[in-house]
Amino acid sequence: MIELDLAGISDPRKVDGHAPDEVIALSLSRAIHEHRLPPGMKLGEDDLADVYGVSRTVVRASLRKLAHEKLVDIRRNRGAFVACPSPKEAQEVFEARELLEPRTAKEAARRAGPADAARLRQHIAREEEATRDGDKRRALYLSGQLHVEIARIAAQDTITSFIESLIARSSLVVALYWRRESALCSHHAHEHLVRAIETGQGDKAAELMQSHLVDLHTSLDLDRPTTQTGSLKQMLLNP
Amino acid sequence: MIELDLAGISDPRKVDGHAPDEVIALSLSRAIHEHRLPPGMKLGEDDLADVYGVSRTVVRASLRKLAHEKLVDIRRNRGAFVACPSPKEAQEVFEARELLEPRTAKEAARRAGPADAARLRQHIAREEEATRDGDKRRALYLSGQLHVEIARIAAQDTITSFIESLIARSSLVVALYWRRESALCSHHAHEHLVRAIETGQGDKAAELMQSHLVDLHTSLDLDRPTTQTGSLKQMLLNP
DNA sequence: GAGCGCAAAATTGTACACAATCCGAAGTCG
DNA sequence: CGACTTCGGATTGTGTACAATTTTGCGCTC
Repeated sequence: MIELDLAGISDPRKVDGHAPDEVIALSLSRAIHEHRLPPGMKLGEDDLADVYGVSRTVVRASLRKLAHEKLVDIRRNRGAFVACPSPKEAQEVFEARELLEPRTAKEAARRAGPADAARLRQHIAREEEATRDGDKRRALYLSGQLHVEIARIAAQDTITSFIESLIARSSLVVALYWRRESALCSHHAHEHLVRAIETGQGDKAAELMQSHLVDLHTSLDLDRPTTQTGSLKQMLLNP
Repeated sequence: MIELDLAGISDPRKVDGHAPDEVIALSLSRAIHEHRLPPGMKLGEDDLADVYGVSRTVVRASLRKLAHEKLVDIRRNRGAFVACPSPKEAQEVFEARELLEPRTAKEAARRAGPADAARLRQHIAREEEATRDGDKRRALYLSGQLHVEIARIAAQDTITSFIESLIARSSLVVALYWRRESALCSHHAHEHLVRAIETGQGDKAAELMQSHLVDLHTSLDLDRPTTQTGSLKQMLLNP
């Protein structure tokens, strides 16, 4: 049986307005974000169906959704696995982020109102709280979500959804290629970034975002996966 | 029964290497590209299951895939419809393209080898042929695919898949908002663009791509949908 | 004749059963 | 002793039956 924190979801069939497969996909997506499900982990349909108390039909729909977001890799007749982005893919994900996010940050700075600033501040506060509590998983999740919030402020839904997808995948990249010795998640970077956005300094926000992403990017070691891939087999086959 | 050209697909269950739901999604996607399925068209599960000779299970998987690509809109308990991008969405799609494609064209120019140039040339030839034959649907499809081919040469899979998605959606935008009176699909633009790419003039390629996209963008009339939406109801509700 | 309400038909959502495929463990042969 | 084959269990792929929901059509009332 897979160990999953269901985040309080007792019956995925009865969540307001959302289809059960969406609820399950979100739950899995979050588990992947938070590194509770490591890259390579097998996601057996029967197991998930048991965990969430639905039939395989629904689970399959969720897995396909996640596969389309490239968080999950579905191999025909073999099943679904948490994706293991290749070094090339990891590289591309960050390149794409460096292309999209600075411009989005700039636009966010242009549009941000007091309510937006407040939400960003609250986000940062929660991030710090999680770090203070030593809840690395939550901190990791929130640190990604801040980027999503910034994109949302820019109110470009299409690009925002690209960014959401890239950030989700970044979390897999971090799981695989993050260099421990490098600097910790740069809270100060987020702090400065948010300040630029709430004071409407678009160009500065773009610059900060760019350098923040480059920081992240360069603190990856794309040659050596750090974490084992979760599958016992793969762990043993990669000496 | 829905009228569909299945493009020679007799049995979607037996196509090499590809899962049947992918084959069906591709077939539908192409039908949407070519404006054989207009925006708003209802895509009944039973109808499609009949057409393709598979069960609803498979059809549902295809529709969900297309929904994730925003080519299809699935409304809970109501069914799937060919998407009707809003003016805002249409605007965003082109803005995103203007952000991604010029840079991609530049990279394509940097990387393009003789084989790539040949493929682009062949593509243009087919496009011209379709135009000559008066096969507007095919010409439309090919004209989008040229952009995809260019993105592929840049060999950035992640961004390429974003562009593919945007181009598919563009075809819906064109179906809804294209102004007849404006210039025809600019073959010369494609011609010049390809020339810049095959001669390795990256900056020129980026510039040409940019202006080509702006051309397309400005020849839309986002205030008045031109084509009827396919659904009788919507046709009558939008006077 | 217009509007409301209920019931039947049609359509989607979910569960389950069976078929197809893959993986692994024996067993066999060179 | 190692490599190949075969068979059994497990897992995924697909079809179908049933439940839930929406839509449609009829009849009733006002």
